[in-house]
Amino acid sequence: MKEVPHVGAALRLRRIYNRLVRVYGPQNWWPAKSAIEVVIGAYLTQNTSWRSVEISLDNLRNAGVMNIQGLRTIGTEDLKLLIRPSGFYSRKAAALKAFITLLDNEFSGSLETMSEQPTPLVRSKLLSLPGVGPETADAILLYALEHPVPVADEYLRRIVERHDLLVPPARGKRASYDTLAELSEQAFADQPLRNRIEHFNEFHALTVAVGKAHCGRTPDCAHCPLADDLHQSTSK
DNA sequence: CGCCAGGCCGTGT
DNA sequence: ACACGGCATGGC
Repeated sequence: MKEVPHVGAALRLRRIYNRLVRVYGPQNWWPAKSAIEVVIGAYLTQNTSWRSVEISLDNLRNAGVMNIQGLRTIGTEDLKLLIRPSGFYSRKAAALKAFITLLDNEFSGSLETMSEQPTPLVRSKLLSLPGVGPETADAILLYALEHPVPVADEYLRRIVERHDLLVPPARGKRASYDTLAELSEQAFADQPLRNRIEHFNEFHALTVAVGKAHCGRTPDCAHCPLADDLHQSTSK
């Protein structure tokens, strides 16, 4: 346990979560019908609005490649065309093909087999892939493989920084991903592992929901349902 | 027209 | 260890 946030930070973050639950209610993430669809969505939504991702997901469904075998056999150039609407298509197409290669080589081409392996092993394998950073790896672990890991994102970073949940030496700098993850872990450390999956699921969905709810980037936002401090903490 | 989006990576200090 | 620019399209 290193880089410990100052005392009480985890509890304060937990209270923010409780408030978000009350205000926004269940988010029912991840919006996907299968584990591989979650994986694909996790890649496509990198720095991309979910609206744009859905267009690509429709393309993949219509082309019959919204499954492991489909991704295995489709050519990279064809894949690029299908996912073009969600941007960065060249990198994302190559990245998705690399994921299937890893799945085939290390996990018998099965997401279920992958999910049965220890979290640290799967996480390190995912992070070794091109186009997979900590957030994408954790999103896959949590939402596709149902491992109890938190997912940190830019919205959580803003909340944590602006509510001063970091130790003094870290203030002024950007919170690292690992620090955010550690803080999230501590916020739910009182919960049994089984429940943590659901809480981490909801937590990340809610931080995104707050970001989306920031009413079109206008400074005033009179109709925002949240108190001003939390509201402002998520706006860019 | 400009900014933003459910990041990641290579490069430069 | 950070900060910064590129990646690319679609919505608003």
